[in-house]
Amino acid sequence: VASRRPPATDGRHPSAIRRRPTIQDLAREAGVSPSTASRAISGTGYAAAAVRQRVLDAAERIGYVPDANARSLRKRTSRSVGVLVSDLRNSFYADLAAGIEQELRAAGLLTIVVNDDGRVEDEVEGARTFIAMRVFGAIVTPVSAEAVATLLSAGVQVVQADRQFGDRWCDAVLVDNEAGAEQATRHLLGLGHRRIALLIDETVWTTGVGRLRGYRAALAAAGVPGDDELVAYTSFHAEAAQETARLLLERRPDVTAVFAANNVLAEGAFREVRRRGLRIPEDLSLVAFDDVPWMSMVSPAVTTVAQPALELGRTCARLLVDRLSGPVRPEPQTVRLQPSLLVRASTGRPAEG
Amino acid sequence: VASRRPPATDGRHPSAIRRRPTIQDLAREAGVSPSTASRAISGTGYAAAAVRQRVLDAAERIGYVPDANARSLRKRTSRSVGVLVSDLRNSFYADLAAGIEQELRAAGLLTIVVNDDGRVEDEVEGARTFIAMRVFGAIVTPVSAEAVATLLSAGVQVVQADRQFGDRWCDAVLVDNEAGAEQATRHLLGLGHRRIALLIDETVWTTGVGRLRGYRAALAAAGVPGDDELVAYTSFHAEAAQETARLLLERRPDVTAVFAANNVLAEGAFREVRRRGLRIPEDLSLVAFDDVPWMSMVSPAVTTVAQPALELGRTCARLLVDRLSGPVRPEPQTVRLQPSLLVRASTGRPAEG
DNA sequence: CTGTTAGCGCATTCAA
DNA sequence: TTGAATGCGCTAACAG
Repeated sequence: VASRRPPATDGRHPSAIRRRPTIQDLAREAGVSPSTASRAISGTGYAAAAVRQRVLDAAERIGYVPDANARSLRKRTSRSVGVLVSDLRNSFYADLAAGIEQELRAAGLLTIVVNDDGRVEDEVEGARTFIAMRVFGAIVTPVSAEAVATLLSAGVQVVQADRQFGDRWCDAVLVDNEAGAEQATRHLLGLGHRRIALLIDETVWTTGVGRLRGYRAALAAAGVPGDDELVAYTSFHAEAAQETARLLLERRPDVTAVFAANNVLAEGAFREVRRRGLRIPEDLSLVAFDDVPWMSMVSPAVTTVAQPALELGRTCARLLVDRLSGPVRPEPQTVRLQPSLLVRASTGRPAEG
Repeated sequence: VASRRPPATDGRHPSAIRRRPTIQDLAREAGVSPSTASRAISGTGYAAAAVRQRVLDAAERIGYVPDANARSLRKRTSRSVGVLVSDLRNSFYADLAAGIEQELRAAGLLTIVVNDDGRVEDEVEGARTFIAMRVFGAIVTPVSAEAVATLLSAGVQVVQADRQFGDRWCDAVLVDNEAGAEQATRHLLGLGHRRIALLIDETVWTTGVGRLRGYRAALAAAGVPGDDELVAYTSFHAEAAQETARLLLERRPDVTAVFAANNVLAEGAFREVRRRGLRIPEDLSLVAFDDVPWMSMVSPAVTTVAQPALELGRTCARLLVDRLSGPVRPEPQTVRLQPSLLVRASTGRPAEG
């Protein structure tokens, strides 16, 4: 396709190729002192317009690029932000990361991403690495309290995303899980459903706690007695969720609606419903939490509680930047974003009454 | 949920909280010289077992974490790798990034991710940033030749992922697009299709070139005359693709199969087919390139050319690590991964003959 | 407005 | 096997 000059590269270690120009080289080339060159390049401090231009030209000429490591060392803070997420391949986290990166880049910051796959050790290891990097701050979808605590005790500003450990440890941007789940459940109740199952994977994080609570609150408000057998616990895998859904539907064929507490569980539930040949929503209504692409591609499209994942990420980044560059704002703040119920075709009136 | 000790934080800038312990502090605490402390911590050079243990204990005690910036400055190379991708929200790139991060982390390297949204300026800007960071290397899904050339001329080792600019500039890990497209088209031909449309967004990158070529090669091999009107050019957006598909199907109602050259275009095509109320595959067969979650959730599930995105990322990282840590290997190498056709339910025999 | 000096935290000579 | 000295590349005081 393209075939321009094949740039110099000989397979040896980069640093062996040619010593990169330093600010000394730049100063010599421009005929000024290193500090003047520094001021001209960084834009801080005085520098005569003519001199500045001369330095900029010289930089262009010799290909000078300031060493970010040296700069960080000297200024005792870097332009990097550590981002610790649970699963980049899950579109919720991918969107979150994209939102963070977008906002950070706009603020001139770099995103260092670590995927912990939900493992506590990897999360803590990531936190340590961020500390070593002297990051500007960190944004974490916490798996445990440990990583966050480690970062905080090392003096790193942290923003917790989506989930929260501790109460007022640091800034946090969450989704109002309770309101979302309550809304979804209420929607089903409004359609006439009474035996609504909840498929959920955890109830220890703020996410699971909130969603379970919202589900229960809606039932209680409607005067529908809670039935513990309808709360099916599973693990964070589509296969496991499918199996759990299978057992649930076998055990309780009277269930008329299933509320899956996240996109992965919804996938399992959807597959199981398909496998059994049940019609949606005639035989069974399905509601999910978290809108991902497949939900609007299938037919009937899946009714779901959409989370503003991209905006969540953006907000985290903005909070971090504000806190670190703005005036002192000691109080950690918790921002709660509202999810919205997208009513699509997977929910309808139950067959009998 | 959790409620452990609220770590020390008062909203001021991290560095203001407490000076982080340096290797000097560590040395003092352990009762050795800084150089001995350094050797004990980094594990390079001599250090008596007892002394080393004493230093390690002291480090633990005072919470010493070596400064990665200082280390990079001194060693003139960092432990960070720059990763430049086009769209983190697209699951192909998300998987690619996840694969890269996974393998890099296993090698003790950090992933710095920049999302360029397919914009050349942002890509070049990202490349510059990587150079400033003195990255260990860079992995790029190139949008233009410029960013890659910039990196290479700064002496940064580059691995091009998915697409390639230049011929032997640097290592590259690609998917055999031609073989994949050829296979998909052959599959349709084998079912009896003769008027097969190709929905494609670009034919300037190696991806588009390969897919178009594979499509044509299969037709030629089957003795089916090429029909330029059946190649519908669109842009990289589901909406645009849907509109293009609409025009195509209106103009050429005789088309019996559509081959969408990537997952975004497939989404547009699928939506249009649904909108028109066409039955798949009875009225129209659909094949995609690149397997993403929705394709196996819809019914009929979409036949597609699956790309090993995660493995692609892993391979890029491995290549980079090998080149930078292994012995001299001057020849840039191009690895070509094989995609595989997943025959699902969206392809069948055409209605008439 | 510019140059000189010093030191960020670390790894690496070289001597002991 | 350890310690003292040096400098990676940069910016912030300070003096001119």
